[in-house]
Amino acid sequence: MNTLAEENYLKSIYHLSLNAESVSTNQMAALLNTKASSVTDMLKKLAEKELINYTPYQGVTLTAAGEKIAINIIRKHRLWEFFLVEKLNFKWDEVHEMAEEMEHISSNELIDRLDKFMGFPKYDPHGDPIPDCDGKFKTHDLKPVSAIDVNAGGVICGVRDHSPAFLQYLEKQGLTIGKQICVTDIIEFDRSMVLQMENKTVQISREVANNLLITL
Amino acid sequence: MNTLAEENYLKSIYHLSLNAESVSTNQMAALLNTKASSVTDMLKKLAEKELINYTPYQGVTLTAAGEKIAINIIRKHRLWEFFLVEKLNFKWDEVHEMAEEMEHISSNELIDRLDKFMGFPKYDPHGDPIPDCDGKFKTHDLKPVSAIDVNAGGVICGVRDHSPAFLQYLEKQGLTIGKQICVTDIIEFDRSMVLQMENKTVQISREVANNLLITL
DNA sequence: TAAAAAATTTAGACAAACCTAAATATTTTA
DNA sequence: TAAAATATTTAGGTTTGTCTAAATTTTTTA
Ligand SMILES: [Mn+2]
Ligand SMILES: [Mn+2]
Ligand SMILES: [Mn+2]
Ligand SMILES: [Mn+2]
Repeated sequence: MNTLAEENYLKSIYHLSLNAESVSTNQMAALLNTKASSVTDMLKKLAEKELINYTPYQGVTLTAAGEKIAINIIRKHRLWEFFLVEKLNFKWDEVHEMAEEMEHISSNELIDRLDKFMGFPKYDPHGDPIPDCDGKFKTHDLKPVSAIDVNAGGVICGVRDHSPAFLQYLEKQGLTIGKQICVTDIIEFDRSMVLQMENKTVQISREVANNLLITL
Repeated sequence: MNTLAEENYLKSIYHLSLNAESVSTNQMAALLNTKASSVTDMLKKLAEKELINYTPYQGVTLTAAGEKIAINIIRKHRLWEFFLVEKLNFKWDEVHEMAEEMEHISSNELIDRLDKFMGFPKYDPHGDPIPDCDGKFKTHDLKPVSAIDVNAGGVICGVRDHSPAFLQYLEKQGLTIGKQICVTDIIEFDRSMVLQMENKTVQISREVANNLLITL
């Protein structure tokens, strides 16, 4: 249907579109670890297939058809991540690369049955929502810990950075999905934050606080 | 590590080697649905990598390194087929194409955990042996039903033809893996065979009998 | 055992997805 | 608002894996 490269480009456009109106060639090149000229080539191809809206020099957006494909790939990615963690006991920092391959397994029947097998999970191991078979999903309203005040708190429901290093760090601190936290202090010097958890206190840098998401 | 095409060529050489000393260019072209000239190109590349022994015009065999890769791909293929049937409730005629894609998921750690998750199955849904993580497996000693005499019998343990059409036919006749059969008659006219099963009798053509494997 | 047939390889192309270097367009800055 | 800086596209290649057509080798046949 679509090539592996096409699927990866569509997925990248989708992810980058969440933070901006339209997506630039250089943004894509950075995310896809490729060169801007290669991106331009692919954009022409995807525009030809009417999967993106592309005006030279003006960036791109997904068409409805392109978005549908992108969301389906993300659905597969997140369901496989869930499978790897829940059924095969991988840790949340170990599954992304495997899912990058598995998301391209083409059968939708397969992914729908996998979804059912796992009980139709709503969120992946990193707290990201899993689209249903019609592409529908809702994100809970998340804020970075860095955006809340002393004495406020909430439940950890996601991360902005998905790198193994960051996830391993959070794991070690016990800052995992579902944990309740409360900000008890903000250090003036470097704005690092002191968090009260159920049975311990941890101090995290501003950088970490920016990448840790909670619901109020 | 190796490309998808390289993996598919190695796997094909392995399968074709089971029925002959060495494998010819045309045999591979037929199995891989490609042209003999394309095969020659790839054989040069695989020989360069020392995964096959190749003398122009003389056919090929796998080196130890090539065989190891081939068996690992077959292990993945059969474990995924087992998963699809046992966990996702697909039928035995539905899983081959999906497994053709899934066998190329690279992680060995993933496949080893999948193996464990399923309880280290020894045979796939078609009765083919699943190599363990060291590549070891044993085939039981199989004979086509067509090779046995009247009043002899055994247990269905495999198929020679893996096409959906054949598998669906067997399913409909109740001729599935594990079933006990006994040959009660051979029709002289076309050498078709009458089989006695636990609670019914079926008649199969010589063609079917040739492709249905049993242990005595 | 020499011609015919079949199998295989070589030669020359092509599409996909990349790349570098150069050209061009847009944005920023002074 | 013109120059400088940045972003993007174009031009021209490369690699992988495929193809057709032609050449060559091996096998079969008469
Ligand atoms: Mn991921
Ligand atoms: Mn995830
Ligand atoms: Mn199969
Ligand atoms: Mn099988």
